[in-house]
Amino acid sequence: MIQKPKGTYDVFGEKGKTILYIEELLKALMKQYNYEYFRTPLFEVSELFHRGVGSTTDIVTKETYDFKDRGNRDMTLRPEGTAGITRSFVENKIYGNASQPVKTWYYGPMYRYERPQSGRFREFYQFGVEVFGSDSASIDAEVISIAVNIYRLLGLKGIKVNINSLGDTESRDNYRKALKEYFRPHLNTLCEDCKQRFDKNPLRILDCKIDSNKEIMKQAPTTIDYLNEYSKKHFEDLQKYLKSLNIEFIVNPKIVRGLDYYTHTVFEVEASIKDFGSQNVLCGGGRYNGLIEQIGGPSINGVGFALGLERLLAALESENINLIKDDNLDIYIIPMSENELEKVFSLANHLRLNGFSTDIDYMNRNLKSNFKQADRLKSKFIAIIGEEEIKNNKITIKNNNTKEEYKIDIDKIIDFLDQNCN
RNA sequence: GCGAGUAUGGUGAAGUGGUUAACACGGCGGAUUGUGGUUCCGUUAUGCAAGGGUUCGAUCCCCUUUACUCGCCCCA
Repeated sequence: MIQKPKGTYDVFGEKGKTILYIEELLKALMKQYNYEYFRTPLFEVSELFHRGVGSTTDIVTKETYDFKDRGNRDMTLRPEGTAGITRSFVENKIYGNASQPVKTWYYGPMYRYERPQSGRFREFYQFGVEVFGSDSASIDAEVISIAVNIYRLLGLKGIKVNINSLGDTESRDNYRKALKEYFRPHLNTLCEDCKQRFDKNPLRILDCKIDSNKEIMKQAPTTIDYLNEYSKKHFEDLQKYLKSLNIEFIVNPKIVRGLDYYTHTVFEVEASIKDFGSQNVLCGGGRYNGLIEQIGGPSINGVGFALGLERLLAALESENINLIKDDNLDIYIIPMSENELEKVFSLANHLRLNGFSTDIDYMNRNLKSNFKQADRLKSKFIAIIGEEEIKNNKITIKNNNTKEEYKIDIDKIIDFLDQNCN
């Protein structure tokens, strides 16, 4: 039997309905925030994702799906959304001909060659927003509020917003140096992984699960200690704006995010679900002043976040939130025998084109089984067409709630359903 | 890349070194051949992941492989 590739999943049934619901909610919300839809290719030239991004470069190269196309060009399936949008922003010179800031959103599959585990797949879906061209902390707050409101609208409780500021490039560099100086004499007391991180990505030591309770971690300098005047003001503004939106947040100096293009604001939204482990982080993002330049564009700022669909679904499930409200069928039509199937078939087509969700028996079932089937489909109405109905051009139609049964002219069925369906 | 666990029909699963591998759900048919959701009956193409080994005999014990699940790493 051919199986799906490792780390992928099929969507159907209840899960499909839930996903469609979420997607529609996201779309509507983005309209309300006046964000513009962006779609970029699933694959890009490898250089876009493998460009020099400092100490984490080797990780970026390791976990992508890379391939050569038939023209021997190096291509990579996108592992995240920001790079593609930024590339498009630069390539289309959107900074030149649109009103600023440019507020965008995207949604689609991403690919990372990782070992799958709970809530982690090789093909996974992300929704995200990116805003270009404003340095105002109000935009940072807006972006965070979008994330929070998505979770609120879906009914998730116990959402925790962690924010931090890395400061501008100068602040960040100073901090990184100070952190290394701080840990250097204590390297031996840290776990093996942290010794690696010390060279590769020292900020990540703060995240370590093993060493987190050690005294040395509690005493470690924080990014906030190293903010310069401008950075400090920016961070204070952010907090002011978040308060004005009634968003509760925690200033958590351990939030540093993985990549080193982040500046100023970084944040993560966390679910507080027991036994959820590392899946508890539902989304994350921040400000990336400098990324656009890195990709070859002008000196323009950006801020954004991305959320993973799979973790969102897992969180909804663990909080027992059911988003599927009404997926009832309007009408199920039963032909008494194959002789009436043609009439039933064309009638169903007519009803569907008039906006009624309609289904019929394709299996030549007997009457009893057809009623069972109508029940399974939760049909509001059940209609029967047999010899007698054809002769009189009538249809027998039964309201499945009241159990009342009517015989009406086939030509009048639309009117009937209009009056009785809602 | 490292580590742990699991593998039985359409589904959820029980089980044993020895002739027909429980039980439940679902599906289909039937119990007054144009009215169901309850009940009852029947039925559901030899199905124990694959390969090898131990044994008189393996779904069960051992090895290998594969797949899945869960950790670690990483998480853009």
